[in-house]
Amino acid sequence: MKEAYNFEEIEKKWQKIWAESRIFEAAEDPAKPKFYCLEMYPYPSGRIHMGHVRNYSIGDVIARFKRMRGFNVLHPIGWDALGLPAENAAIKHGTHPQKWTLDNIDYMRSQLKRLGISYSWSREVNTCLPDYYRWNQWIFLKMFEQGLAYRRLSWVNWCPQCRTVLANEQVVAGRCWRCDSEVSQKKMEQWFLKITAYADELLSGHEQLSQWPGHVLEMQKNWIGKSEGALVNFKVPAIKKDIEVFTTRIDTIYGATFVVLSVEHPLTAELIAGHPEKEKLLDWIKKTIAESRAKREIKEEEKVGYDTGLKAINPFTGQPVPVFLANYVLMDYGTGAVMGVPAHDQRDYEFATKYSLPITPVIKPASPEIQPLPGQAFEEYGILINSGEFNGLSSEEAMEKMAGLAETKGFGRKSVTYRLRDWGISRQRYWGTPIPVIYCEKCGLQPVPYDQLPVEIPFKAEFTGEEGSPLEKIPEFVNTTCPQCGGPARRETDTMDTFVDSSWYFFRYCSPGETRLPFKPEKAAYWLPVDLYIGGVEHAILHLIYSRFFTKYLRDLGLTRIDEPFPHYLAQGMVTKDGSAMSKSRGNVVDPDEMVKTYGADALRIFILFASPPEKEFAWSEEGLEGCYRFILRIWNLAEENLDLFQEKGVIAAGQFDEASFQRLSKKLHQTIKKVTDDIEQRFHLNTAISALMELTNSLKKGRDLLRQSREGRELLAEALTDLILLLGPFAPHLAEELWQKTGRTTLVAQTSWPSYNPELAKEEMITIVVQINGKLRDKFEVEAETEEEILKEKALSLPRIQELLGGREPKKIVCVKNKLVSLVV
RNA sequence: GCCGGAGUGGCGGAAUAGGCAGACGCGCUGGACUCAAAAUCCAGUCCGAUUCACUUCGGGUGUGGGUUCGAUUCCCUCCUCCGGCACCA
Repeated sequence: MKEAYNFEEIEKKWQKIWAESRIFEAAEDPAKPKFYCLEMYPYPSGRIHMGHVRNYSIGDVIARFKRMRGFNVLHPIGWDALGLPAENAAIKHGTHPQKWTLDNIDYMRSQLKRLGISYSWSREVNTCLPDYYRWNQWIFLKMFEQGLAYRRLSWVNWCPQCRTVLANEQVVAGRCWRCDSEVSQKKMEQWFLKITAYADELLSGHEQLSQWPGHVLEMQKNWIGKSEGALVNFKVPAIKKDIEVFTTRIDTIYGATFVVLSVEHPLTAELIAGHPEKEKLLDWIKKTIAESRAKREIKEEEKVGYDTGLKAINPFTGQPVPVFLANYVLMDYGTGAVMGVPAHDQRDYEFATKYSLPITPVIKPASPEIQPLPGQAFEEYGILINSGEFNGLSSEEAMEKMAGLAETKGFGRKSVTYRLRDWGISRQRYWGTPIPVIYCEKCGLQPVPYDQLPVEIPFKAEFTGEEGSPLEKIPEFVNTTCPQCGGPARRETDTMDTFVDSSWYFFRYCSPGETRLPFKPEKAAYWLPVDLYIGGVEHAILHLIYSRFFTKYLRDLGLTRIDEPFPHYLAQGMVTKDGSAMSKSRGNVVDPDEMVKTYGADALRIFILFASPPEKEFAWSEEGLEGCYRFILRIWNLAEENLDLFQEKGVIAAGQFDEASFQRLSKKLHQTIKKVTDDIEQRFHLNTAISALMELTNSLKKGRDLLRQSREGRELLAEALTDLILLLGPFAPHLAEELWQKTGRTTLVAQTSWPSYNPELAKEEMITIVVQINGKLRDKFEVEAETEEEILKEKALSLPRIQELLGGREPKKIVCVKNKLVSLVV
């Protein structure tokens, strides 16, 4: 009697066996090649979504495959468990963030287990536990000692909805990356991590990241925004101060007819001190600063500026030029002041036209074919004119010489500027890592001594949603003693950005219980770097650049020797439905739980891998999932109907078959093993690997009746089924284990070697050669593989159809390609 | 505006090194089974002609061009979509 496919029973059964046998736990073993397979850990928001299912299914195929290939695989998971949603839930529903988070983790853990992902569960990391975040504090203190963590008053991005500060990376088109509110500017004391100290290395490190998608590298490169140029000082005699400008075009400096400062520039107050309309100006400055980033970033916004009435001296020409304040100069970049060269910079051109400032061309096109467009700045490189002793030089030569002159004369120098800003990590919220700093009235700012770590998040707190961090309102937390003098002192109430947690969690997995250091260096040395990192591209700049920064810092601390944590990054595509990303607001969310319940984890896994390659977008369709369920059912029935073969005594055939149809099937089997292996190993094209498995299944089904008629055929069928089950192991692990057991095996598929193929058998022996006349397909013939070109040519020309078409004409040219085609030109 | 990426049947996608376009799956159509339906199984399914029929011919990978015996694949033009950056001096 054939047994029905009861996925629920089967899947639970094997999940239990895997857990009890602990076969996915990993230990360092220098004798075996290691493979660290990592997927981005989830934020425990409540439930797993399809994006997670996709991410973790991809990772699991790789992890299971590598294990079967003989690798010592580390495949861990954890929880990015600190963060705003927990606190918002507390405000809304009165649940404590800790309870909310831990409950969510419990539920989501059970969901991942229900999917049959082969994690090393003993290494689970949870960032909201003091065990973990104390090391955030430890790393922070190390950085603080070296001046890489510092506090400064600065303009920051403020999200009114989240009521906290955001890092530049977390502001997307002027809006909060999390809640989409418009971000405003606020001047606050903030803690920063000096990621800019690594700007150059973060950029040059890209050379080691050849296995990253190009567009992600491009995005990081743009974000770091390295630009080489020069700093030049313009003296302002009236206030006896210098204005330092940054320019990438020092060759145009003879055309600098004004200087513009950002409204946030530290010199503004002094510059307008004596201005007749000072009050009006101050008003405008205030208004401009307060304007949201979003508004200021709209390109169409008109350039507005005010003349301070003061003059600055162009150090090259010696001529005085007016000093302006304007809304189009960013304090964030360079020095917050620029020289205005209207003839050769479009923005300056617009500004100069509006305020009737002189426009002096100092660059002429290098060749007559290039002509400057009327009414626009000429921004190309060219030949210098109107530039005194530099006339006639090319822009490139001039930049070199002029920077040199500025340096010798002491009013400038070559310089490199980055767009990358230091990482503002202060968050005015409760559910985050407390920044381990104490303020003493007598001794000032004091780091918390290492032996007092962790500074724990106090459990008792009020979640009112009112302005200010809940931590500020907890006297037991705020009031403390100074580690220096023992006197009364106050704790820092800002907590860290949660991206700090995720910047080094992949180190923690190597020794999750470590109590002396963030991680055991020897263990990390064995496992790291991560051999394959898989996750959504939405973290292309944020998480992936912070992690690279932390890795380099930890290296400099001597805790690791690697430069890059993720030499190979697979950016997984989005899961969409009806043309857009699944989201609650669109109401197009499909719940994985329901799908697992209806079709089983194996079918869901197969489908989410089958419908498109990992890096591309994935369009959800329940019909597609049903198709994969049918595929599983076909395999199940095929195996069930042939279980008797495994009772027969005898050697499993080694691939020598007389019957032609058997040979074809045997060949198909070996080709399938080859294709599935290559697709997983070399391309990560899991979709085509699955389609190859479908083809093999179809072939076996078609050939089954014939095969069963002879001893030889039965052996072949048994061999094919055996390999098919093993090949299914990474994709549909529960099904594979169950069938493996049904065929009489007492081992686990997960611990069995990946099937090998015979390359000779995988090769086609007979090849179809295509015959073309003038590039058009006219006929085909079968020939043994590797047949020489000469013979192909003769054979092609002798074909009756070809002779007929040629009609006696002699081909002008004949192109023969072995194993491919014969192409005739007449 | 700048920088990337992508455009292939009704749909998701395949074609790995320039060589038979459309594998595999979905959907659809017809058939078998059934009193009937579902499920399952079998056959067909790029478009247009052509043939009683096995066929045969033409067109076809966003557009227009180029290189080549031969282009989904390489080069150029334009269009569309997606992503990133967006006064970066």
